[in-house]
Amino acid sequence: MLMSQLYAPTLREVPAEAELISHQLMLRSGMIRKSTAGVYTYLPLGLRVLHRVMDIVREEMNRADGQEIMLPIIQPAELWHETGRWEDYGAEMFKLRDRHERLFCLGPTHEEIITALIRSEVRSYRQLPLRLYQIQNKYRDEIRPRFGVMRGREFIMKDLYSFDKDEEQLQESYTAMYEAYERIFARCGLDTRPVEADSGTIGGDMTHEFMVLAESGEAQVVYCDSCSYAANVEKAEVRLPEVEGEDAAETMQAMARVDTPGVTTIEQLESFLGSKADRFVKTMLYMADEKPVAALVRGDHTLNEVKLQKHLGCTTLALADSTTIEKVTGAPVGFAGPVGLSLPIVADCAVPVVRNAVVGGNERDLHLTGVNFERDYNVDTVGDLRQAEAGDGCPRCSGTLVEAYGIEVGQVFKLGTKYSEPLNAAYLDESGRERLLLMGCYGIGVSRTVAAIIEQNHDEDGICWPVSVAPYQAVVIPINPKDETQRDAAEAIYRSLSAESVSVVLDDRNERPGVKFKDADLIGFPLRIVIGPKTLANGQVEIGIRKTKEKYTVPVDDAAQEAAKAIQR
RNA sequence: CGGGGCGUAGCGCAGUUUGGCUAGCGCGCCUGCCUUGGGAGCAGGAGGUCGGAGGUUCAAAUCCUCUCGCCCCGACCA
Repeated sequence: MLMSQLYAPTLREVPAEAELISHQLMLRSGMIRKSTAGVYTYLPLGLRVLHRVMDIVREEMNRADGQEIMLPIIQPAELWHETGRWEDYGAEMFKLRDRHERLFCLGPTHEEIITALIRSEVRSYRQLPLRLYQIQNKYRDEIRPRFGVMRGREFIMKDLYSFDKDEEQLQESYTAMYEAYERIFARCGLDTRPVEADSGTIGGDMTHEFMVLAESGEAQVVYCDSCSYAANVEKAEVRLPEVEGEDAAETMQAMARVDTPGVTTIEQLESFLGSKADRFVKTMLYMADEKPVAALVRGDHTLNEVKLQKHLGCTTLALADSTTIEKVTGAPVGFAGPVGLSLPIVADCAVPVVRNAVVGGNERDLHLTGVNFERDYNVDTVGDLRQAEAGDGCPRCSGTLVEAYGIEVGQVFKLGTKYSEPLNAAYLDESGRERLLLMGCYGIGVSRTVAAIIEQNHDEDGICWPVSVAPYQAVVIPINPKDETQRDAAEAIYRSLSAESVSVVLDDRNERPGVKFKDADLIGFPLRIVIGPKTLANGQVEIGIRKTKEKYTVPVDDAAQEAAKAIQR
């Protein structure tokens, strides 16, 4: 490819709309352009990278016995009514009507449509296991699309669905996918970490998310500093603390009322009373399936709503509004406490052991001190309700949890019968008995993966593509294309590289060297071959490695061969 | 959906408060000269429904009303 012909409109300045480095670089290097919020056009460079990632995904899916298909984007509403997700997905779905007023949606995911396909085609255990996948556009009307292709409303996803006859076979599928994912992300040059996760609206009992650890990640994860435990904070368990000796030994004080005018937050309370938040008990009022419930966590802890919802076994959970709070506690927001509260109370494990706690007094401007579990208040149930955080004990070993942010690039789910049951997808087993198919689904955000690769592979000058996904592996730059010797040498090297199946761009533009170097760095060609007067005088050309900034010279005649060798490494 | 901000040339912005001549600047783009190891220089040039609609006024980028879009924070989410 000639640079003069390549449609890669690079930008010198950072577009105002882009905040994330990957978004800025994708726009600046001419990979993408925005069409409308959360919807992007891929220009040649962007599309080439997408294809490289897709190629890797395909290879690994095929290797794991996946068979590629293509499911429709437009899906009939009826199917979604059958699983109840027409409502559950709600405003998140792009919905449309045809001329006969029939309702459709643009597929946000494809469990329904594939299960509907399979239920009429798969009849026997002999046809199992079956693993089908596609690489397809998905549509989700995100509340707030942002970060370029990282969170778009139209995005590309690889989704594989597994159909198995029993739990053992499902586990094999799950493991095969898990391992395929590790290979895919490694081949993409990504440092990922699988973490245990909550299954959210997709449902199912076991799931891992594959996280690219990055400052810009939207998901918070914790991982152990000494074993392999890692989990999304929504899911992360907390090792129960041993009853702290000094706390338990402390003598119980008498409960006392303290006037705390206008003190409604933990921070204010800390400075007002001059004591630490770990001596406080926070009382949060929730509406669980429309009924009020109080949840207690220690002052310095954060309540985890996912855990609370599971603990309560409710289907809806939301913080109570201020009117409700005043009605059930008798005090404005900020003064709720467990003492004398007559509604269901659940407490995090760390709460009962707090001696002489400070709690809200259920009266305006009042808190109570010296409050003790059982003597002064009681709870209905105790459980793990709080968010894990850095410094907590690992639930699997004696290590300590560390916090990090991650970009979720993939997720594997065991779905079980969540979709085969409502959609009635069954097969006949060895004994002729009808049984429900066990399903799994396994997604990779392909477009998001491209952005994640940039997040992990860039420097102040631009992108540093791993060779495996680079839009072109090398660029050949003659310093002065008007110099015949340089031009001829450059063209010869360019042709030899092409002949050796190295994807290469020849920067034949009549630009000054600085411009070409800047563009090459920005676009991120892994390898750069510079033909200039300095080295050519000695019959040499320069090979430069984008990522390491390493440079060395080789004889002109060996250039293509040496470059190809460098790309192999 | 709540809060905040922004729409002026391909990109980045000034001008709007206090209405006034032909709407500016930098980068990019085109032509020529010149230059060629890190976004050079000189000269000339093209490019604008000032997001849209309506209104006020002798006069609107500027004031008023409505509307569309985009960005950020929050709630939500793979």
